[in-house]
Amino acid sequence: MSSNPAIPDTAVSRLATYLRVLTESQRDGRQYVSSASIGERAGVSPDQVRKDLSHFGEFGRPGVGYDADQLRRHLARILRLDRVQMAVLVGAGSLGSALARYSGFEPRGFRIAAVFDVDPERVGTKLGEVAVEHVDRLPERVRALGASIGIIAVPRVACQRVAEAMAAAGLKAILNFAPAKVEVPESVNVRSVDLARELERLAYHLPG
Amino acid sequence: MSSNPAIPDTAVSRLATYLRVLTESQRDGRQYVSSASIGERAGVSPDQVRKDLSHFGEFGRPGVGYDADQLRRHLARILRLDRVQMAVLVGAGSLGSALARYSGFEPRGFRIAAVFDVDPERVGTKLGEVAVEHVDRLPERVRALGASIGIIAVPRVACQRVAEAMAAAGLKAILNFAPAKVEVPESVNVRSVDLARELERLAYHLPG
DNA sequence: GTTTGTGAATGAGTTCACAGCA
DNA sequence: TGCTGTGAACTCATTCACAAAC
Repeated sequence: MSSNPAIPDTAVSRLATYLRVLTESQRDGRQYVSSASIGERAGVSPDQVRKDLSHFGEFGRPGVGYDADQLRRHLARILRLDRVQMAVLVGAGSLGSALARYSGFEPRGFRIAAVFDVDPERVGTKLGEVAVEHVDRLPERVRALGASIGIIAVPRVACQRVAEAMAAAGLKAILNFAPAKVEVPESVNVRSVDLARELERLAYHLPG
Repeated sequence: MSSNPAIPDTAVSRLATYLRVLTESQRDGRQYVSSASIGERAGVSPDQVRKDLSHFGEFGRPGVGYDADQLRRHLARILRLDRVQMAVLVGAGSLGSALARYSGFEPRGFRIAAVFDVDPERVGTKLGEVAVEHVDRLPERVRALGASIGIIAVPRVACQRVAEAMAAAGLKAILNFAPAKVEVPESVNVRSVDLARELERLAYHLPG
């Protein structure tokens, strides 16, 4: 995991929210925004907004606020969202297919440019724009597309193998939807999303 | 949000992991397990395991460890996972359809027992076992099924409306996949999963 | 007067370390 | 000796509060 200084991960996550909020503010015709107005729309305190931004520099002017357009561009560059990031997905089952067709990634700057599976039944079928390819082609396709993000949507037992293939193919970030830890070289950053886990957290708070 | 004393949410989340780990240990024929062995499989420190469990009682015996079967049952009851939890899903688009068909919920104790949409094109179609119904039927179906969990898989603009309908129908927990905050009465517990957000966090750490 | 940037105080969660029971 | 349960120490993020800039 190639981390910069000591920026809380939670702070990075909020920056993405600010980025979206700034776009809204600009649509509303605002040229300057304050930490209070950003915070209100983002659902965090003004202090938190200023503290988060202060990790990366001094972007505001006391008594005035932040230039919305300038700050938006700063944040986009910080978050590497100033260009479309190419992602590849392995696993064309129900979840994988849905992720490949999910319309929520593109407006946020991510494109799932290739989908892979081992099942010959699935290879060759189309998911929206992209055709499912055999996973053997992963390395060459990653190179050709200049992709840096891999998404794992295979069953639990296969996820470690896929993660290793992704790391070997040169991907630097992995989003894993299988409910298991995966081990990869330090230089690769992994996040796991366990959908059932979220339900488990909710269940704990249920009454009765 | 009906929270008990002061149990960290992160601790609750880990308990679910311990529950899975205990099942594995039992399959391996182990009758007693130590905090060290649980921790190793779960990827957390033995101290953390003991601290987490200590929030809910004293389950172990010094010098011996924990009775795997007994602890598993304790955890299942604590997490309300000692019975199948019924969930309903609103939004039969690409993501919603996938969640309805996703095979990862059932083994963890959750069943998506009904799916709803407003689109007449979708109402009546089948997703795996369940037929898509019109969202107007939500209240009566929630009552009939005894469901307590709602899953939101509709576009951003519709999520607040759906959340309110879920709260009105008596659901006590909501898992929201739309990338927006939803406001509901205090008695309803909400968690949001923003899939693009996870990619944004990864993008920040990308080299270059 | 308004709003930023930041050191200091607070708070929450994790790790440490050890007393006590098997 | 082995392992649990837990107060104490520590770490890290958030909140506070204020001096400096506009």
